[in-house]
Amino acid sequence: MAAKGRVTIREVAERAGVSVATVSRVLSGNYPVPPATRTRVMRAARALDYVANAHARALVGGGRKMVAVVLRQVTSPFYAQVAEGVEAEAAARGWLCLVGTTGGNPQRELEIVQLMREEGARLVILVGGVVEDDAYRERVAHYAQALDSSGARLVLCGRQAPDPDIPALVVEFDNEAGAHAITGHLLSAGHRGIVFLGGLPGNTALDARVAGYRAALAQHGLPPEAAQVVDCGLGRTAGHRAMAELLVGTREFTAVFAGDDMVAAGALRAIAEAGLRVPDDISVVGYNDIPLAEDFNPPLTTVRTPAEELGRAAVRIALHDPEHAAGAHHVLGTHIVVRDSVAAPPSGRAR
Amino acid sequence: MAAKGRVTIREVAERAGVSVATVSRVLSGNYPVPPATRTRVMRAARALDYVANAHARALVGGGRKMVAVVLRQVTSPFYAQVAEGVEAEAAARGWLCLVGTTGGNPQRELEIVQLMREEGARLVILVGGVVEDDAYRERVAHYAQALDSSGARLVLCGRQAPDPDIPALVVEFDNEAGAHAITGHLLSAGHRGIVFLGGLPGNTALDARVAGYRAALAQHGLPPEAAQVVDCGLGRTAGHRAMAELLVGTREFTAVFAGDDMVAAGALRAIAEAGLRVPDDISVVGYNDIPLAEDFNPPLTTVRTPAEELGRAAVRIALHDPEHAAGAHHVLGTHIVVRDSVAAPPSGRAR
DNA sequence: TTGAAAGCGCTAACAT
DNA sequence: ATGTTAGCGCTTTCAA
Repeated sequence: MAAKGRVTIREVAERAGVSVATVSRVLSGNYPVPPATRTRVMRAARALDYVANAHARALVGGGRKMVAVVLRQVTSPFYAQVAEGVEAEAAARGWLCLVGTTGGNPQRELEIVQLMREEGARLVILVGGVVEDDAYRERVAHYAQALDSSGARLVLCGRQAPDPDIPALVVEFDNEAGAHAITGHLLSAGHRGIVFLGGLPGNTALDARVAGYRAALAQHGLPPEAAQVVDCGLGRTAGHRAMAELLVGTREFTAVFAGDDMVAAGALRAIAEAGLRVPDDISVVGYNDIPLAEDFNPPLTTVRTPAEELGRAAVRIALHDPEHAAGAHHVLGTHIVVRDSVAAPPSGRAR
Repeated sequence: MAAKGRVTIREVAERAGVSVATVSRVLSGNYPVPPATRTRVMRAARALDYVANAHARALVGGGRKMVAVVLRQVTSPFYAQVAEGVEAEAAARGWLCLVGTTGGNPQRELEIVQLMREEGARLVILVGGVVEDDAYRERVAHYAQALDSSGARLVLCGRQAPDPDIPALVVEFDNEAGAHAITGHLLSAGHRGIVFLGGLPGNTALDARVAGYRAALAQHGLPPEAAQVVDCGLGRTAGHRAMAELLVGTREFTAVFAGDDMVAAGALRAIAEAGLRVPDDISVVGYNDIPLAEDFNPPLTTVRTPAEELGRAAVRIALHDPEHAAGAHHVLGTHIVVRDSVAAPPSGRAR
């Protein structure tokens, strides 16, 4: 058996009675080797339980197939799905997947991108919306340029490139269209007082949803003042608290459009706690269609954003046509999933 | 600016007018270097936007700090939390985190472990219960031995070591105790007809829960036939379907103990669809206490298994005391979280 | 204080 | 058909 430490190609060569070159050749399989020696080598490798040293391989071969996903957290159902899509697509091509979480900390994001560069990731996928300020723009420009100059590629998933000239691939959903559609759904059901719960000024994804919401309101002939945006941010807890607060006063609304399904979950609970029913008393819609949205009580009407597909698309596009991928902008479609959380406003309250 | 490809230490050395050795020294910072040269080198590195090549570094330095998590999927809230715990604890120590998903496929698991070995992961964490057959036992024994012989470490999270002599660290919850406790909670509320929804014979985690459930029943003086185990496996969908089927016949139960919270989610929906109310008509409890369990309608009474802590503990213990970690077995405590999904059985139905 | 040089494990010419 | 050898980028003796 091997001494301490990993078995190297040399030990395999010795045991098989051949040179390291021969071992390398049969292992990589891209070179004609007589079956006889081939078997000898394989047998030796197996006996020693040899595993190649990926570092040495990468060093000489110019890096290995590895993609890095960096996201705020993996416990958000939406992000988790994106990560799963990335991992699945990568794995299907024999690529490895490194993950890093930032907790929303820009400094940490920078460190992680740096780390991924050191590791030689050929694809760095940044997932999730962010507040887009000058610091952000500068950071992303730097990532893109640095990655690009070393032959790697930056992919922005669900966030925009600060500048179209930046060598980054952008893959995202049309948040504005999705928000517009679902607001329209609420409007069609007769609602006029619709509050948007979960704004986060500066966050590109949320801002776009708010824009879609306002546009839909306007298109239905409502005045700008009809828009009621509560900037409570995302998350179950935020949704719960904000909804609870909304419920104490005189209600100026009959429906709520939650910024995402987690906010909707919190809002639903606050409504139930207030002794009100959905959709009889208040209609609620969400965004993203996380798997559990179907099991909410009542099942949630929401906008389906195929998150796993977003992740898959990110790596597929980036890997398929690397040249074209730089600077490209892909928008994935979304659609409404109608379930049971929307009804006509309670009679007497429709305005 | 750099030519095509990554900037190397040599280019930095040239620009700074020193040797590569000097650059290496200031970069690693573990060697006295005069401030003057130090600054020169730093400036050059910065100007070139140099990032070290982790492969070269690992090659000479004998591997790098990397932990690998392999799990069935990341979109399960429970697994996602474990993964987050692992990543967080690893990151806090400056370690990298590689993830791989198996989709429950043993063959794939084997490939991934192999890959992680090639990458030189110093910790391979296998997460989640599995059906424990002979093939599994053999596989794990091989992983452990192989990893151990190359100085790496195997951690089993939420699954048992097939043999106590195997050099693997086991970190898991006491499933039997948790199940016993929550079954007791149902029993105390007056329920006698309790069905366990989500058995998966051969799966160690589920089997333990079923055992705890049976033990609690027995302890309350109920005959063995009182146990009603539905082996529908895990998942929202399975829970929904199985519950729906259960609801068509004459009900022999007043409460359901779902194998995990996702099963509970599906069951809750099936109950609502049948026009029944929880907990008035049927009480429901889950397992794991995923974040969304609090937002279920009604909020779910369940067993809290601190998943993120499980992940953190796995790396903490493995890294803290490597010697002792081999063959160690850590059991993390769980406790019941009482919310609103349990009530006394409807009068006239309590037996 | 700094440089030269020897590898780390592997692959890919280049020889034989 | 197979062996020899020159690096890949870096760290680390060993010299100077």
